[in-house]
Amino acid sequence: MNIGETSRASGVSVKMIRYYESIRLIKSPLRTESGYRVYSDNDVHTLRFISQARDLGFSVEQMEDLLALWRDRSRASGDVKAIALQHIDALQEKARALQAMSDTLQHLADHCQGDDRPECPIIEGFASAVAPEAKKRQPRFGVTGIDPRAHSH
Amino acid sequence: MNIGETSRASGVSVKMIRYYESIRLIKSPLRTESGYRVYSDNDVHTLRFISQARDLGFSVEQMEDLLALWRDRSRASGDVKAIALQHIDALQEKARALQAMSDTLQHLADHCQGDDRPECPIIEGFASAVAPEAKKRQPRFGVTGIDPRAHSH
DNA sequence: GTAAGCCTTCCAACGGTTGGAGGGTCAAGA
DNA sequence: TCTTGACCCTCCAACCGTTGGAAGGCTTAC
Repeated sequence: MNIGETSRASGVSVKMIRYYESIRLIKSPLRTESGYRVYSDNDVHTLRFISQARDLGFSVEQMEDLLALWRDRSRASGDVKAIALQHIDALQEKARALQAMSDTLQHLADHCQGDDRPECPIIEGFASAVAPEAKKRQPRFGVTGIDPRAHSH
Repeated sequence: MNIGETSRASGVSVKMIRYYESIRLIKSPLRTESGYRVYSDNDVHTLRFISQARDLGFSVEQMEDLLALWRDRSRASGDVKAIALQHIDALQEKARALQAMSDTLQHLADHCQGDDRPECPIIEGFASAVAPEAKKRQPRFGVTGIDPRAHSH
């Protein structure tokens, strides 16, 4: 199976398959005489797993753990569970952070008339909300693991 | 007020203030004879607004809209509310997806506990959960406007 | 006068993904 | 057999938001 077919079967773009290989997330496949990459059904399976995890905001670093969890089926179940629980905590924390953002916005929106008059609590809330000295400067989105790219150019 | 003082007053780093200027999110400030940037209280206010919106996961692109609305006294609060509500939906959807992933992993962890046999059908199910042809390839994190950087290096 | 701490610009890196250039390979149809 | 078009290859650059660092100028206090 060549890379294009593999891409269609897995839902991972050709570009990303090659990228994942370059960062050693997946292993280098065999090549034909002419240099074409050749993949197996198992590789497709792995890529589908990766795609799934990426869709939910896992970093590549985390995916290495997840892949190990997935592949190392004969490992001690205690170790496996520890890794799984760690990822669950991370997921819960991300979901919580997103929910907090949503709640804050919802609260502001609730107090906004939404008509054509200029008064708007959302805007006012943004402008005056936080005393900056109370803010701890920490990685702004480190918790959430989601990306701000708003458009594919 | 120089840039350092402005940074401390607004909670936006010196680097980011210059970056926001470079992408024209904020306008270029006046300079002293020696080239130092000079900011007003109003600029601090604007930066605080920006910082707040970024904390809530708005992209720079979205902030341009919000800033325009903020500055335009005649804007309809309905416009602002529409942007906020759209954002709330995106955040909710992302939180929901993360929660589903967490549930799946929890299920996996529960099942694997104390089981020394290599078979793990739940892992198999997780790996092949999504039929790739059912996936629409869309900007992966475009909706939420949040960033995957997990660590400040 | 000198050291500390500002400030300036410029250049690079991160992660994850995409686009494109410039070129080789394969299969089908004329 | 020869061409055509769809594939494949590698390499380089861009995107976003943010940070770090280098190399140098300015201001202030001792």
